Parts: sequence; structure tokens; C-alpha cells
Amino acid sequence: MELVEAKKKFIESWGKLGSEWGINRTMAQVHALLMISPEALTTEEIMETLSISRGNANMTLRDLISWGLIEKQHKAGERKEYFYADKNTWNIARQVAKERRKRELSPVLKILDELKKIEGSNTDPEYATFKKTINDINKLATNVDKTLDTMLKAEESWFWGSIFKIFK
Amino acid sequence: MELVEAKKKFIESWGKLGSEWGINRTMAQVHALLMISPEALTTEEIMETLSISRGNANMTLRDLISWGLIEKQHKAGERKEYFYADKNTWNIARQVAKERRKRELSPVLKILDELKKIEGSNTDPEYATFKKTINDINKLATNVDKTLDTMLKAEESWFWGSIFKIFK
DNA sequence: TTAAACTTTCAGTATATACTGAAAGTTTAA
DNA sequence: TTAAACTTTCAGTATATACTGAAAGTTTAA
Repeated sequence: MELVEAKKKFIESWGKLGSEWGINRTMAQVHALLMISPEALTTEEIMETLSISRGNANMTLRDLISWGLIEKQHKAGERKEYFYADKNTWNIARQVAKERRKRELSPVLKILDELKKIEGSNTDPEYATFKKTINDINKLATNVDKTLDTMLKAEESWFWGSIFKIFK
Repeated sequence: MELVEAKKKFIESWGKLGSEWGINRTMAQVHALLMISPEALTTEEIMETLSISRGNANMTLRDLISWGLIEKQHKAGERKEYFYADKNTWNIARQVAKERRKRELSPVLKILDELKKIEGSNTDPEYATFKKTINDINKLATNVDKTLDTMLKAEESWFWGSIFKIFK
């Protein structure tokens, strides 16, 4: 396999994985492209490489910036904006975890907290089952939340070292 | 908040969370409904409660079964099929992790493995960056894979106990 | 066997999501 | 100021995804 072909395959796979995880395919592809690009790229170059429109490229790049996955760069004496992706995989994973926690896990935790307060009689099976399920999900979600919190603060080698020390 | 209202809210939230994670909203809602239902339900009851068509209900239920999240039950002397959801949250989490690992993580690992083999010169920045990114992602993905493997075999209390012992 | 009671399929349609491309907006240099 | 070189917006459209509902299929009981 040629490098050019391998790049294509990587971009394609990353896009597919993204779409399976609720991330816009194009966004994942642009991210993939920038991750394997040694230099920052312009909107123009991204549009051309991935065959997408200017509008799409612009929106997607802004989105990636809001996810903290890429950054704008300015080159001296140039008008164009360049886009550069952090290539440290651990940072990427942490960044994604951080954003998803904020955008998705936190709101759910808030709702679970409210739902925990519902009153009723445990002799009512409807109530008992609801109560138990909500409590269990809440416990799990809280544990995940705490683990993510630790992960966000952790160094990669320490994190995996700790995990594997226990899990062996 | 009344129990009825709380149930609605839970089903709605679960559906939203699902759709954010690449799971069909209706599928997540049906699962939510069954999770808070003390008794197994018929297709008919599910259709009515969630206002969905027979076709949709049927497909969704089959999907949930293929994810290992619900099961068919037969009641003596009845023609109808009943659907029942495992209510153990840890089992649910494990089951979802297991399926997503099989469906999504494994294929990616396979592709990364291929892409790792690409040959080239490290003096070529295009090659060097590609190589490094692929290797890093591969390492991370492998670690995640191993951790999931442990999780799949683990008891809930042991798992979280171990995690928090280290993370404090 | 038949027919009632169910489940499954799938063509057609609706809905949600993503994308285009041109127009409007902004910035910079002269 | 002007105009060239860019970026942003967004109405209109395309595409992907989900859903409906009726017809076909299956199972069971008598």
C-alpha cells in the first residue's frame, strides 16, 4: 500500500468511526486529515483534498475549534488562515472526553438527580422498578464521571500504568 | 413531579442521549421504557406508549435483542410475545461495551494494524507524521481494548473498587 | 385444512441531517 | 476610500436515516 492510499484509508476509516459515534463524518475526516498533516493547512487545501464546499469546510473547521481539537494559525505576511491539529493522541482523547462529558453526561446527571427525588410507595412495582433503575444508572454515571475527571487530569503513562497495574 | 411524568422524562432523556451516541432514538426509548417496566411488555403496549408503528416497534425490538439488551418471553397459554429488559445497569453497560467493541473498535484496530505496515523514509515529514499518528492511535486503541476486555470479565464492585483505589 | 392471532417485511414516505455555492461580510494593504 | 483577498452566513437542496402501514408470512388451535 502506498502512503497516499494509506492516508485515504485512514481518513475514510476515521470518518466512519466518527459517524458511528455521533460525530459528523466530514468533521472526523477533516480532523483525520489534519492529524496526519505535518504542516497546517488552508481552507482551500482541505476543500480540495476532501472534495467539500467552502461553506462545509468553514463550518466544520469552526466546529473542530470549538471541540478544542484544532487551532488557527497565522503565518507572517499571509492573509490566509491555517489550521493545525494537535497530534498528541492522549490530548485528543482527553479533549473529546472532556467535551462529551460537559455536553452529554452532565445534563443526564442533572436529570437523574431530579428523577431520584420522585416519591412513591415501594409496594407499587411500577414505582419500585423506576426508582431502582434510576438509582443504579445514577450510580454508574457518577462513577464514570469521577473516572473521567481523573483521566482529564492525568498523564497518559501514569493513567494506563495505574489501570494495568490493577487489571494485570 | 408525578411518576408518570418522571417516566416520560426518563424515556425522553435516554432517547436523546442515545441519539447523541449514534444509537437510534426510538431504540433507546424502547429500551428505556422496558428498563423501568417491572413486567415484560407486548409489541402492542410499546407501540401505544411510544406512539410508534408496528413496523418500527418490530424492527427496534429485534435490534435490541441483537444488542443483547432485551429478551423475548413467552407466557403460558398466550400467543403474544413479551419483551423484557435486563435491569442490571452493570450488565447493560458491559453489553453495550462488548457490542461496540466488536462492531467498531475491532475493525478500526484491524485497519490500524495494516496502516502501521506502510513503509517510507523518516526524512519525509509526510511519512513521519503519518507513521507517528497511526502508531499513537494504535497504542491508545489497544489500551482501551485491553481495559474493555477486563471490564467485560469484571464484577461491578470489584471494577470500580479497583479504579477508585488507585485514583483515590 | 382453515382461520384467527399473531409477527415480519418492505416500498413508499417523512424527517432529520449535512452540504452547496453564491452573496454578504470582514480585513488588510496601498 | 477602494478593491483585492479572504471568511462567514444561510436559503435552498441533496442525502441519509427513520418510520409507516398494509400486505405477506407464520404459528397455533380446533
